[in-house]
Amino acid sequence: MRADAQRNYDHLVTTARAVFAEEGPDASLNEVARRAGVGPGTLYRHFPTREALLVAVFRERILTLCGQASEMTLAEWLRVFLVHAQTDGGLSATMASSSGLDCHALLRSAAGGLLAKAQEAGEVRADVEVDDLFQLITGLAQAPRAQRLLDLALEGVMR
Amino acid sequence: MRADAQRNYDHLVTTARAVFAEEGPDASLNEVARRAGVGPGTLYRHFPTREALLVAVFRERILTLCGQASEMTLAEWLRVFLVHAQTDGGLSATMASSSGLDCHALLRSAAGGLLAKAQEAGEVRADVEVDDLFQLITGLAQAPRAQRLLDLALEGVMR
DNA sequence: ACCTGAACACCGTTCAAGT
DNA sequence: ACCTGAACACCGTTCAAGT
Repeated sequence: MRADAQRNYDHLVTTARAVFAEEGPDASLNEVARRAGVGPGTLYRHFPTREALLVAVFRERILTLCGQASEMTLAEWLRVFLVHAQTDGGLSATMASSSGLDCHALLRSAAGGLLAKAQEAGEVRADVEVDDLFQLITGLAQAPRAQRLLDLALEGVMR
Repeated sequence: MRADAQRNYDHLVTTARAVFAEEGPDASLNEVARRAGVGPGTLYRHFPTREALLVAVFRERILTLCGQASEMTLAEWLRVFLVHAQTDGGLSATMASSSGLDCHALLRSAAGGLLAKAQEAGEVRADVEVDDLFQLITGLAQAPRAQRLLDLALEGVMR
């Protein structure tokens, strides 16, 4: 990677982080390029899809989240996960993106470990799968009062 | 309402129903107008927002859903609600729209009645509110395997 | 009273031309 | 090898001009 290319890449990620924070994950990519001072073509070569850019922006955050798994219970970790998924909608998109395969795998193994432990302890139903949890989190993240809804889902509406 | 205006209105709703079915609730409004054979301005006067058009398109469906409430349990009705919310994403948008206030009120009273009955019977936790259910449904509707997730939320992940 | 459709400011995306 | 930015086809939305 040439020096100027590397510089553009980094600057695009930084700028995109700011723009996504301001305007959400649907923010205009042209504006990201504009603010970064590059042409739209430059953005598109570095990041062929919007998801690729989202993954680059949120990768660090995801890695941190995975690192925290070992110090938490499943329920605690899911709540933190939800906070991230809520504050930047990009995290949900990242989960579905093929360019975020490594992030996805890391999250999977982090969640999988916590889930297995909880199930062995009899705290969580045996038929629950990792994908159930991911899809629950990313689905609820879009809704208002998402944390309340997560509590509801964890405890169960019926009783 | 003048005769031609009424005709345009009806034709727009019919066309929009087809277009939304094909391309989802984010379909181009210009294309709806194009297919209906009217100018975009005509569409915008009849339906000042996209939500207004969505409400008009799905009103009938919502009324049916409300009518079915009396013959179902809460859990059954929520599942049917979720099917609607899944197959046309417009139903979720309708819930949030101010131009769908009457639909919203109807859904509210239908769900409220079922919820109260279930709570009196001790089948549902006393602290659950109607809004919890609405937001849960509309949130989960976006996710893959939404029905599975609803079952999970009803029964509870933890156990 | 209602409709038309050109017009505006935007968007995502591509690609020839430059350095 | 990488960048530029004009260009294309679209979008939502508005509004003067028509009937």
